[in-house]
Amino acid sequence: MKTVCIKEILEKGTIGTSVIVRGWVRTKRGGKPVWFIDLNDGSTINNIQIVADPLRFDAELFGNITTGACVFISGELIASQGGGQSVEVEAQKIEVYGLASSDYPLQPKRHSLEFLREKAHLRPRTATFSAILRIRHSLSFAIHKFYNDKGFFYLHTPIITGSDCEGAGEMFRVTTMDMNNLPKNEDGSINYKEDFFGKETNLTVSGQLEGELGAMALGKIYTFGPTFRSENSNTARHLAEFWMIEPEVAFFELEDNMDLAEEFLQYLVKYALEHCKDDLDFLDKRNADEEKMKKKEDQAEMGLLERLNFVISNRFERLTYTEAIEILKKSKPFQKKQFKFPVEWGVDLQSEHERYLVEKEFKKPVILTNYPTAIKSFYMKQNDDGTVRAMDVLIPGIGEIIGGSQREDNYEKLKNRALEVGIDQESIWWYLETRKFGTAPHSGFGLGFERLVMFVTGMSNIRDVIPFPRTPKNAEF
RNA sequence: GCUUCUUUAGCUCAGCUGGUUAGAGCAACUGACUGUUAAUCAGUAGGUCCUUGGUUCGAGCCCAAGAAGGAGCGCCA
Repeated sequence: MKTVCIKEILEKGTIGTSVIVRGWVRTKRGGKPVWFIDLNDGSTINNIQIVADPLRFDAELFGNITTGACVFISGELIASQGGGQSVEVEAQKIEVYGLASSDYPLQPKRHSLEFLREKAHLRPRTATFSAILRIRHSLSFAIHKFYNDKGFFYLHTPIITGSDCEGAGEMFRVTTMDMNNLPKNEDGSINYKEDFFGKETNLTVSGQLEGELGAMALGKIYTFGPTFRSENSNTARHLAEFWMIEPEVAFFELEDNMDLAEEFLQYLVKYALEHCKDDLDFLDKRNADEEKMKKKEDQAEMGLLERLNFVISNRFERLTYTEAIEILKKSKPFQKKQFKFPVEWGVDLQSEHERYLVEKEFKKPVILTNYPTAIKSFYMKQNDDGTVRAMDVLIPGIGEIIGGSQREDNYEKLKNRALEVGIDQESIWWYLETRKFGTAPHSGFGLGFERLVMFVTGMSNIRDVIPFPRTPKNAEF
């Protein structure tokens, strides 16, 4: 008798055969004539119902098995007499791996997400979080599959980086120095030559610069790894430690980059719809229940599944920054002075503006391109009109999910731009050299993995789509 | 970092204008009942009212400081 997971038994178990199941008790109920246990082993959102004849077991056993306990059960797979399921396991043997004491925090009822965040060690045992984690896995796998099938190479860019000029924000220092006794230079500054790497080092905020080096050799690469930003960002869509996918492609112009981003997102959503049906059905219902609790005007127009299907069957709207500004200036909220922040060419778009474009004007994902040079990173390819070949992909409910650009491939232009924004040339000599030795047009982007998971699962707080979130003042677990 | 809200039983939340012994549902426990589906019914037990300080005859409630959490904003993916 082979141990198989509950998913397999529910999907293709044969009635009348012997089975072994092991898992954690979700609920139990029953009495003298019959006992019921709902068991889950994480392989699927669905529980398997265990039926036990009390005459065959010690009564104390059933009393001890409470929500959260882990048990081994062997028995026969039978057709269910009850209504909620087609098959169930008639127990012949029940063994307890571990009981759950009465202070087990997860009850067979709905808990708040805030509460579960404080129980991050146990929340994967809930239906919602196990569903999210399975979807998260599927999306990770789909990312590798998408790029592998397209002939991209997975490049491992460094986690520890010596360049502090990646321009993407505050960094976490990496050091082995004794913080209570820092080696000093004569002028009183810290002597990093004494540190492990002999220089200042930090955790990466982006693998892009190294990714470009890979693309200039392998042609098509992508990275998929952890990324660290020490900004004091307290929002539902920022983490200090998150995962990012960064494709980088030689000979890609901005238009190719947009095509790739759109195809990529649609592929991932399609993959989840095909491979995570049970979990998405559950989250769709959950989402609908949440929406019902909201005020009428705050309710989303589409349900989760509806939204996902919409995104895979409609082209993304593409427009330039300049066109976006024009649309915003003609918009009702602008006319009625409802925007908090100014709208004029040259200023960065605020979330309220992006949200208007995505959720009100177009009601679908939007790709914005060609932003003013001044508000974008030094490495983006310069146009002749004071803009750079940048692109941001905005999606409903989340905002910016992808940021990317065609890269500046002209050595002089890149060097001058870096100089203008005050980047230390010496620390990126290797990056600049790619433009000296066989430079080529190339493009790439970064996709925030957790923001993708948010979009696919319909969760509204990024802390609920990563197993152990790292945010300001929170590194428990 | 800024704005704002919240913190009362294991969980979700009531608690009136400051007034005697702080409540409910669920969970736990005891029992009854039942092929049940977050089972049902009856009962029992369960409290540092976030912390510290203050005002008051009297503070869960008012004031101050702090802590933790949520929402919104900024920075971004």
